[in-house]
Amino acid sequence: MNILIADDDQVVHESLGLYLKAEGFEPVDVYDGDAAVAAASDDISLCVLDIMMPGKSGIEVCKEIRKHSKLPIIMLTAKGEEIDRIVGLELGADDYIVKPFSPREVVARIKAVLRRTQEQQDGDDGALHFNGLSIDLKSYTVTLRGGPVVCTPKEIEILHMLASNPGQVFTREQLLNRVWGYDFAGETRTVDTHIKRIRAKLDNRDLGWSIKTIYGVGYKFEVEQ
Amino acid sequence: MNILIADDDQVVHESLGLYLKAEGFEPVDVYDGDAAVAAASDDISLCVLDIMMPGKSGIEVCKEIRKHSKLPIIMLTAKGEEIDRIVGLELGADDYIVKPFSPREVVARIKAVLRRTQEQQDGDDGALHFNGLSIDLKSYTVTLRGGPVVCTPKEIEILHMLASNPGQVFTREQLLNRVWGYDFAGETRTVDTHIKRIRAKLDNRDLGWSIKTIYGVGYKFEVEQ
DNA sequence: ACGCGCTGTGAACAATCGGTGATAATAGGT
DNA sequence: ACCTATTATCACCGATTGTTCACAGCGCGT
Repeated sequence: MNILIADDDQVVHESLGLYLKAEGFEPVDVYDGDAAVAAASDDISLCVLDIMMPGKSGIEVCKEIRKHSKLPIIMLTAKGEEIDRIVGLELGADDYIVKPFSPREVVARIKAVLRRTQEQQDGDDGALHFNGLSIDLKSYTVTLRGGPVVCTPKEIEILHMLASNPGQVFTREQLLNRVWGYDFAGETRTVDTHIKRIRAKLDNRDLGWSIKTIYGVGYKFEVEQ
Repeated sequence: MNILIADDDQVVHESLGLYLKAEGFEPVDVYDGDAAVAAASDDISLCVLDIMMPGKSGIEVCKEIRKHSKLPIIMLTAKGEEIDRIVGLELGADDYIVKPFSPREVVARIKAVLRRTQEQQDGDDGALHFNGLSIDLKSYTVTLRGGPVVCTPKEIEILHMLASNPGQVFTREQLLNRVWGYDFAGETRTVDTHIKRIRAKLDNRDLGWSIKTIYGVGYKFEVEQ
């Protein structure tokens, strides 16, 4: 996951870079506004923009990016700068951090913003959204890469159960209990078959998620990073 | 969601109150330190504490609350109270805002702090974290230096058992009982093999932890200092 | 009543894991 | 320095677990 750091201060890059790498992010360093705009089109998940920069200011960069993208943006502001405009609709930044900051705080806020923007993508309805996949239990519909996928009720329920807790492993018994009901007296093999059918329908190369088998335990819906 | 505002200045209450209500929060107004301590036990999600207050100071209130709670706290400091700000953060306040502030900024920070603390709670799920290593029994995943490590269930369970009690030595019998179950009738040699496999997968030079063998006793997960 | 699609089951097959024994290496005690 | 008890390592095989398939029962709508 690439994080763009735009600041003319080398010290900022060094301190943030270390923390970001430690947390599994990959910092991309640029030192002026123009480079920031250019780099923002690449495979960047979030921008950290200093306001005071050579070339374009962080505010201009932010506006520029917002013209064509919803890329999450965190602004770095010196104490006393106008903060209202930044977080407000005018600019559309997602958060701001006042200098001087602790790298730790910055990483925490980056995570928070990533999480929040992820949630916003999820929308308000009970539907779940992932890269190229959405699952709506309300209308019992599943779409993959924009197109509908015909799934049977049980398939959707299982998929929704798994996908509503990404990463969490469910045993077959748990799935039977929570999808079928506590009084179901069938074989655990049943779950396998449904998982197989779901997998066959959701052929998802290149998309960042999948249904993983945990040997001896159960299944989980896994999302990369 | 109730936000406690502790300040002796009526103007602060009025300006913050409006913004908070507009954002869906419910302000709870108190005007001195003693009232703040009393109110903090109620159904409050976050505290905004002025430092200069009649009765107890904000710093004392913060101390008081931190004795028994992790309630998120934002301190209000007058310009130039640099020392107070540091003390406040040392006491466990989550953020500080320098007067004069814009209500908008306060609301933004309240949201930021709530998100941050929320996430900290979320990160507090049964997962174990060490330097460069995390073990999550919920998702059956182990990550080393940010990258995933493929481990079998038994390996993860043993590692989790050891790492959840750092420093404590487990005999092979204890591990067999607690990981395999009380009815397991195998050789203790089995444990050795698994430990070997775990060690091979967690090559951890420079990180401050390791699985140590206690000759004639068993194994322990040791963390330096 | 009929056909159709959904669901569950059993069996065959494949993959993976875990335990065991033998052997080498190491630590501890004499 | 030697011997012994303990631990480390390795490779293998068996057994458990997961995958896949075909089929039959069931419910539903026509």
